[in-house]
Amino acid sequence: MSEQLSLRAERLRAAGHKLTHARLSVLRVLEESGGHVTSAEVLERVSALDASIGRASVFRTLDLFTSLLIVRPTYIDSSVTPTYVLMPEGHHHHIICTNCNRVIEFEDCCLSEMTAELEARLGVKLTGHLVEFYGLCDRCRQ
Amino acid sequence: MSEQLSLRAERLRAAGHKLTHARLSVLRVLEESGGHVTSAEVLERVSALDASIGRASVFRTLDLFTSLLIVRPTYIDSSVTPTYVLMPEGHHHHIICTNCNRVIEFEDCCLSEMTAELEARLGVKLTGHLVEFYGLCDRCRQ
DNA sequence: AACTTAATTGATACTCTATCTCAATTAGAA
DNA sequence: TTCTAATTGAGATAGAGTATCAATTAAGTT
Ligand SMILES: [Zn+2]
Ligand SMILES: [Zn+2]
Ligand SMILES: [Zn+2]
Ligand SMILES: [Zn+2]
Repeated sequence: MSEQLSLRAERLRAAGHKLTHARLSVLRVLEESGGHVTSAEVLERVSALDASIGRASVFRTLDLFTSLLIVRPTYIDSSVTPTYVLMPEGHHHHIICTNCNRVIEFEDCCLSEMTAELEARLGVKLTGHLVEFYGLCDRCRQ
Repeated sequence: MSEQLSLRAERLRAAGHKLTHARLSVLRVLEESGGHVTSAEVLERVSALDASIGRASVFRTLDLFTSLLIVRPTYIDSSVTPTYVLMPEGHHHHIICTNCNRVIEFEDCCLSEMTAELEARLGVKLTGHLVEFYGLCDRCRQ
């Protein structure tokens, strides 16, 4: 396979998982869709890429990616289906407008001190985080 | 009704919603179950309290509480159903172990500065937040 | 390049959560 | 008490995600 492998694919392999066609397709879809996608959207786009990939594999892959923190499911717009958020370097931060469900991402991270403090105090090993703020976006604020 | 009303019930009323029997029952179940409950658990416990309350009302109430930030759905242990987390004063912080799905809560909040900064920079009005750390708990770290 | 094997896959039937509909009820104001 | 819009419960329906299992495949070994 001469295909260029993304960093995340390497992480998959490093964690002892096979780089299968189904998994690489899901990864590609996630990386090409900008960061916030529902499972229905992933299903649809994977199917468009290769209709022979089964739904079960897509869900299995999303579960696997979740456990590896490549992706994190979150509930935007309180629907049934989670929205999968890419976690670029293990962390992600956004604001969800409680009125229109718009998602505003931001990069600033002020949690490295707190990460170290929690690891020391609780004996845990932290590898990522998600910060969600809720409120009204500039438009909905009137 | 001579029943003592919780602070959250007052918030419900203040937001212009009726304090119905179904809503107060869901609220009671949430407050009595310590903070992390799935919709199935809420359904079951509400039903135990009063079997005449319909499933649809429970889901409608969970949606309403979500939009009011009384509760926030999150994705613990990759099951189908979200886990509803109580947001005591608009914010909540926890660590999810990616190995055993244990949830460790903590109170420390270092986000008030960032809240003010985001409001100023982006023109938003923030009313709450959820901080989720991922990693290995002390037991799973070996 | 062929061999080996455990991991992974896809089809499909199935489970079960959540939504929809609508007539009946109810909270809360007057 | 009367009034009315908000809310409810039942039951039917939709649709997301899972279980099963024989067939396939990634990737290490020879
Ligand atoms: Zn908005
Ligand atoms: Zn961060
Ligand atoms: Zn653990
Ligand atoms: Zn906080």
